[in-house]
Amino acid sequence: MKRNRVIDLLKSDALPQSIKVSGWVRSLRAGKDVAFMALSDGSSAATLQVVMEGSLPAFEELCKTGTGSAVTVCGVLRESPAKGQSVELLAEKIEVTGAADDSYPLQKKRHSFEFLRTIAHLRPRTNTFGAVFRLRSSLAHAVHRFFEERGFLYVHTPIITASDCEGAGEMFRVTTLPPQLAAAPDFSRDFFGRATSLTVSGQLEGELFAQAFTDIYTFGPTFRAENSNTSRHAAEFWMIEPEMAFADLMDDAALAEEFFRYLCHHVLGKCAEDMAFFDEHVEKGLCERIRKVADSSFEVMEYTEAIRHLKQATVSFQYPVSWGLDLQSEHERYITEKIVGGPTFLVNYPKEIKAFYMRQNDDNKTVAAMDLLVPKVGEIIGGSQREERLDILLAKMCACGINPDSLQWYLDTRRWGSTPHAGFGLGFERVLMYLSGMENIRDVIPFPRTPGHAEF
RNA sequence: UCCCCAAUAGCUCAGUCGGUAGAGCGAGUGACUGUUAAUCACUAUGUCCCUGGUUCGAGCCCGGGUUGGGGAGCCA
Repeated sequence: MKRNRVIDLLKSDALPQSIKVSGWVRSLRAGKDVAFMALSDGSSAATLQVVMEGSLPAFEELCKTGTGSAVTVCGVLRESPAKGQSVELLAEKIEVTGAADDSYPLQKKRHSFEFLRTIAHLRPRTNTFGAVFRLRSSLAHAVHRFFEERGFLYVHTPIITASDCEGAGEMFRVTTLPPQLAAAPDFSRDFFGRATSLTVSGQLEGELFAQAFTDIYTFGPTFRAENSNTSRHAAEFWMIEPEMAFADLMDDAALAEEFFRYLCHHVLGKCAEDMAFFDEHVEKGLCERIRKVADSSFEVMEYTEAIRHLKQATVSFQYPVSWGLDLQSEHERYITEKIVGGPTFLVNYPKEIKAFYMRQNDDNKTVAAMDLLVPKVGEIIGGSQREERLDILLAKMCACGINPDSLQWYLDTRRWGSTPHAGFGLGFERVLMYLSGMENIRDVIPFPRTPGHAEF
């Protein structure tokens, strides 16, 4: 007999019917002549109630089936006579395919996220992490659908890179040289004949493809060797980076806004059950918050205007506010949470505090950069219009101490058929945090990599 | 990397004045029940993070370390 999924059984309307289902025991309530088993196969946040009557073969033995055991149940799916569920499965035969004894770490009670991180191999079997990883999967599909619907080309940019000037952070070295050579390595003898690292961004390669396919995006793993110990940083995370030719900063912001709101609509519509769970157990009012973002247009604020707001603020900041200084987390939070009260694009930053590839504005003081700030998470998108003028780009690289020879392939796109173009990077996990209410990035990644942690 | 806080039963925590450790939940056993993280009764469980010191005596005080959490920086 074909195995059924719990989520389909719970929606079934052809009752009664004989079926087979497999999953893991979440809880078991045993009495003398009847017992109830809550069964999950991960397809849904809801469990299927399996009814065991005293006449079931090996009834007393089966009543001792521990939480976490894997079982296959054959029986009759029927309407439930009791409250709490509309359908239930009257068991005729139960096979315990993998028993779990009382040392199973997940108990029939609430556990802290900190504890569950120490058993990351088992936590997907909990309600919260079931919801998190169903949401993650569905959201990843939504990302691809959004771009596919708009004609964007999906490009797989390299994970191993020889660019030492991507500028986004410290990099992990990739080498096959013996460890004892690591102190003073001769990279000409290394696997690639040069020093290589794991990518910190697919942007530069993405730009190359945008100069051929016009609208492209990447969606893949990204690595930063920063010793960051915060709830918002991981050494390995997934990033989405669209790039558009013949586009300026406002086109970029428009795409970012449409994209972000699309994802909000997606989870409210397609992940309603899990979102309801988050709303009830993780963050009260979550769905209402997401709904507001999905239906509202985002504020756009000049950096210069933000500085003016911050200088007029009645609260006192720990870090100084002055035109030309970068904004600190406390400043960004104040803008998005107090001044605007919603997602906010900050645009046109002083050129000194931004990357070399960002397009210089006509005022000669600012560059066409944008950050999307959202309440709770802070910076969730960083993007810019790119400098497409070869002479200006060369001058800026030299000013930043970057050797143009190492990026000839990048400069070639400005040499022949250059276009105004723009793009942004969005941290996939940060969107997940924003949409689920989960407050630690380690709790939205299956097996997170952070300083000192690469187990599992 | 910096600042702050914490570490005691499987989990979450309490532990008074420095005098050899407790609760709830979970687990086990039994009873009972169309039950909903069932209910009731009983039972068991400790490297008090490690290390050095002070003391007659340290879970508690002091030094060093480890791990975890929160915040900052870096950024997505």
